[in-house]
Amino acid sequence: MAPPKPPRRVTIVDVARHAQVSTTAVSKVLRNAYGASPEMRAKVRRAIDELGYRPLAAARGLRGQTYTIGVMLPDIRNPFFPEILDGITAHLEDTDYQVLLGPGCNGEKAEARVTEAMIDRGMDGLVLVAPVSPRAHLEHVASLVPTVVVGRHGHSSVYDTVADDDVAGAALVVGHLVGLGHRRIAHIEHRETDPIRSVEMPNAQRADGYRRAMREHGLDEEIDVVSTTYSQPGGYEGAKELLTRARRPTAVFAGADIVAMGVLEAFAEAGLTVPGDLSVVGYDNTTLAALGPISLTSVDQAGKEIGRNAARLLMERLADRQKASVQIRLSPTLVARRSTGAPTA
Amino acid sequence: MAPPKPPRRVTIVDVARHAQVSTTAVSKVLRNAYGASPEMRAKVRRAIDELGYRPLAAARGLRGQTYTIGVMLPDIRNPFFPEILDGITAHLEDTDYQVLLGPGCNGEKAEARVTEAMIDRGMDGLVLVAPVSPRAHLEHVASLVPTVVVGRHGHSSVYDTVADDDVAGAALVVGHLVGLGHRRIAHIEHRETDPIRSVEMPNAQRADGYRRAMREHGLDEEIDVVSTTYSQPGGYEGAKELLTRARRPTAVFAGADIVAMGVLEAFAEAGLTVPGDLSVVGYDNTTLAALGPISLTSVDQAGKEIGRNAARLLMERLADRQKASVQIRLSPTLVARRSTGAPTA
DNA sequence: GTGAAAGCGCTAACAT
DNA sequence: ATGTTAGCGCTTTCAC
Repeated sequence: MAPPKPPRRVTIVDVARHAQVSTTAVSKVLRNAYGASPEMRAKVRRAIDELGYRPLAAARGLRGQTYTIGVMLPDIRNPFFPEILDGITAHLEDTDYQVLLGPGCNGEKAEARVTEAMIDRGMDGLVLVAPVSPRAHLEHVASLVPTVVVGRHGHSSVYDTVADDDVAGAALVVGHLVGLGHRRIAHIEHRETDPIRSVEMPNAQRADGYRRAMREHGLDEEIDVVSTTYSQPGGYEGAKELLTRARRPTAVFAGADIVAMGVLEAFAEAGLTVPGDLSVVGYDNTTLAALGPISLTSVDQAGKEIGRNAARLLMERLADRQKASVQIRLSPTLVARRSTGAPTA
Repeated sequence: MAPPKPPRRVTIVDVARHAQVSTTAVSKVLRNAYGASPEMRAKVRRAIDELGYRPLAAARGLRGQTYTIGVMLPDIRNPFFPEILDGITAHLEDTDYQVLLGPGCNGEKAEARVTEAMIDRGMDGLVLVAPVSPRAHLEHVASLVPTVVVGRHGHSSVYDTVADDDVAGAALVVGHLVGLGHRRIAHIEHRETDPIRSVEMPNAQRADGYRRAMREHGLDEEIDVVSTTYSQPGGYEGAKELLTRARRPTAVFAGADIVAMGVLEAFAEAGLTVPGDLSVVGYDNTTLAALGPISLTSVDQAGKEIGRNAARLLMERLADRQKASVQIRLSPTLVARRSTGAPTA
């Protein structure tokens, strides 16, 4: 039975009184700021421990920092994003900073709401993962609070970026399939209408990388792209369409693992075996791909590394807001599993 | 090129000046509080729009509320939790409240850190999903800020709870399998050592429900429980052990979908077909279960409904902190798919 | 190196 | 119905 009225919180004043020093002194110790002798620090630290004091972030934020980093994920369901998050929290673990996430948001409106909410709550910095908002909005956000944009290409002078080389990833896929003997390799992409996004978004880069790689392998004639969405139904629908082709592809490069799930379902329904009749490749190397019954060949983006870099860049910008913006591009790797093999036809 | 120095934020004082009223008046309009005439409201609203004013949550929190609800999820990777989150955000969508999540945390220490961080940031209320912390900690948290505990049984007078009836869920599974003709039904549970948790946690309730249901069907002799963990390797390991039994079970009830993934892998490795040789059932009806190549029979907890109820209870408690605590228990349903069938033996 | 005092943006209590 | 005033808990001048 806890008391119905919550006991008044311990404040910096309580600590100062208990340690027989000024609140200024306590504040300095809290922030490891200059101007407190070792004895002073020790005295204050002891008082803090004895009283169980924890500073109120909201109050700190009114004058200084809140020591809070906001992370916006587009879709909490995509098993790739937790990797990035792990990288971020790992880097921030030993700092005073705390990570808070926005609820999964899809669409510009939801993104705007979440970024605004984070700014209004005094977050010291933001990490935006694969945002779909127009650049103008991203730059506006970044002008108000230090921001790192993850998983979206395209440079800006106001925010840092960390992205994986999606063109290289697509090339890995095509190279792998060509190496197995495939020529008729189709791709299922996420439809992109916005002209800016069709350059900056990972899905667009993957489709572009696919086309380029096909050409480099002299397979210009075999290029076959179906536009749906990065979702299971999107994959299902795309696969259905590919099965109606006169010259059916022998391999399908799905733009994301979840797309590959729909592809596998469509193939199973049609009585086709994988990789016997067709090979299938995904992207992101999510936990889905690793599941025994699925065992999907996929491209690994090293999400943890992406997250670590994002957190590092954010800390650097927090330390110096005038520094030039940085773009980091990481290289993906291919993880071959049982969904790919030599073509039979 | 945004200005290097972020422009000073619009404050309530700016709005008051622009609307030619007092800051109090603006504050009242913001909070829909009593004591502002319709004309006043209109005037203030216009000024707010014209200046693009948004209140700073941190500053509001210093005196009143922050309009922020913190949600703690144990594991962002578990595809069941996003459902709950959706339910929460859906209920809060049309209110002034904003949801922020803690980073996925496992273990008491991580949970304590996240709950403390949320309290320190002035969150108005918390939703704790399947916390593993001792009750004392939960009650301590709840004594400081209105709290709803989700997915954990056991009542408390200081916090509300919303949980699914896991005993009933286990009974659904056993009933389904018995109906198909199975008798040798084994269960893979998540090992629980803590005495409190072995009563309050869903995994413990599922194991208990399994035992009770088996007895009710007169299958006392067939009760067979393997203790591992709710994870893919846990399922794999558990399945391996079950395959060594002299009298091999004809059906396996995995305590969670992710466990079933490991089970399916182990069976595939052993050259056994599902449901030809063995039937498999999961729990949570996650997106995994619905995947075509998996098609796992599972128990659906109606996570969205759980989330909605949690948000509702939190709002009610925010409105009246003295009200008696409420316990809500929802009923699960069984979703039959292709991983279960009649036994062959 | 230390502390007194002002003030961040907002709300609550109290006038009027 | 409206405005005046005093803080919330902390950081930041700026004295000493």
